[in-house]
Amino acid sequence: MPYHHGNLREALVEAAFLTAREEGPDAVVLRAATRAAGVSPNAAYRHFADREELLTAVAERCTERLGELMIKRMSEVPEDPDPVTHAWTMLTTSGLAYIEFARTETGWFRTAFGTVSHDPHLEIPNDPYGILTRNLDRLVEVGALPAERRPGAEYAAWAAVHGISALLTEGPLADLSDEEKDGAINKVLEVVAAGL
Amino acid sequence: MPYHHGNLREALVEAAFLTAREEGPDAVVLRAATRAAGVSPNAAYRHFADREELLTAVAERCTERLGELMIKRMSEVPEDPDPVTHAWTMLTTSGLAYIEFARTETGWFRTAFGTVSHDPHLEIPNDPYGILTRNLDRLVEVGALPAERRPGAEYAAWAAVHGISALLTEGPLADLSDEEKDGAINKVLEVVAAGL
DNA sequence: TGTACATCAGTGAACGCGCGTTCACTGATGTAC
DNA sequence: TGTACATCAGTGAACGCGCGTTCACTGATGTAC
Repeated sequence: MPYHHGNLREALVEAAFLTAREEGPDAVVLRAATRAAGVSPNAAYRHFADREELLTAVAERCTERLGELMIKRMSEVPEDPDPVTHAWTMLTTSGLAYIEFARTETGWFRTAFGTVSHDPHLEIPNDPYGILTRNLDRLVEVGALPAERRPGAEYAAWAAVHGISALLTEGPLADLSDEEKDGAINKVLEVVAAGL
Repeated sequence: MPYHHGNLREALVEAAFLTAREEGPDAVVLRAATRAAGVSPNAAYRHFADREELLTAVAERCTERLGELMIKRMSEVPEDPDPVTHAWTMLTTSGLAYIEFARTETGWFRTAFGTVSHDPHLEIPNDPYGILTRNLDRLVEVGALPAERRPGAEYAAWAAVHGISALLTEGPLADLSDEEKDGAINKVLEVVAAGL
């Protein structure tokens, strides 16, 4: 082991990131991260002011992952001759990807949203909020959504998708069967699309 | 101080309940509760198997309070000659009350939903889920909502209202101005109502 | 009505734990002359 | 090219803390006879 780690900051974030995946944000612990990196506890303070700063870095990475999954699922959508249909499908797909992320990566999902201080839209690549607004803008461009209904649409779409994600994973809907969950998800997406 | 407290279980729940109000579920701590009740730490184990059981009791009380606020706000709705209008107003009002609770009692709100083990619909008086379903049933009764659109409607309504609550209080929308928040809330409710 | 005794609801002391953080330090690295 | 030295990135030991939980116990209560 060399005296200098080489990339300790990254190693600490990555270790904490893996912990968050399995056990959520509360399990992110400075000492555990340094242990995983094979380094003394106080070495972390060369790279982070305190635990909070480490957690923020982890949360950012979680948000990035969420955005990546949304992009991935959208890229799998087949072309559609009708631009209106296509735009709706893209919106729905991004919403489904969001929910999929919450269900399959609950620890990361909770970390991404349970952490207070993420600067509003620090330039994260693949920012989920940015993806959503672009999908909604696209609906307006193709004439699927009247421009006067556009303002605030991101709040309605985001709230619905986020809400069902939270209820299904952390909340009281967690013990629905998988079929019931799928039904609930479809209903949510359908109602929002109809209401926009 | 008598040797027997008289109502220790209640005193512990109440102390923890107050802590949850200010600092959220993670701040609920057995030792602190016993301290507040003026009793030794292990006395708690006469009434709860472990910390989790105390937290569950607190979460239940939080859910109750949420339901109470919903009932209260609905009771303030003036009579309306048109039963359809009235039914819609009741639904919207219950949703607004839910969001109001999340914004004004964030600690309790997070406790109510951050805790895993609440038995699904243990008979809580004023159960919020029950209130929602009754409001939706009422919409069908007065002919405002076609019966075939009723199934799953509670998921759509709940998800939207819960989602905006979470985003505004714990999430990335927390630093919107109050006007922007109110705008977002109205848009969410409007879209859901239109989409149901 | 009085009393023995089971039961209930507390006490007191201690356990092991792991955390965040600070202190004074030292080994490795890179740069100026 | 060689070397002095500032700076960077770690170490080691310790701090105070508060937690959940267990142990063996004791004081208060209520009930059967």
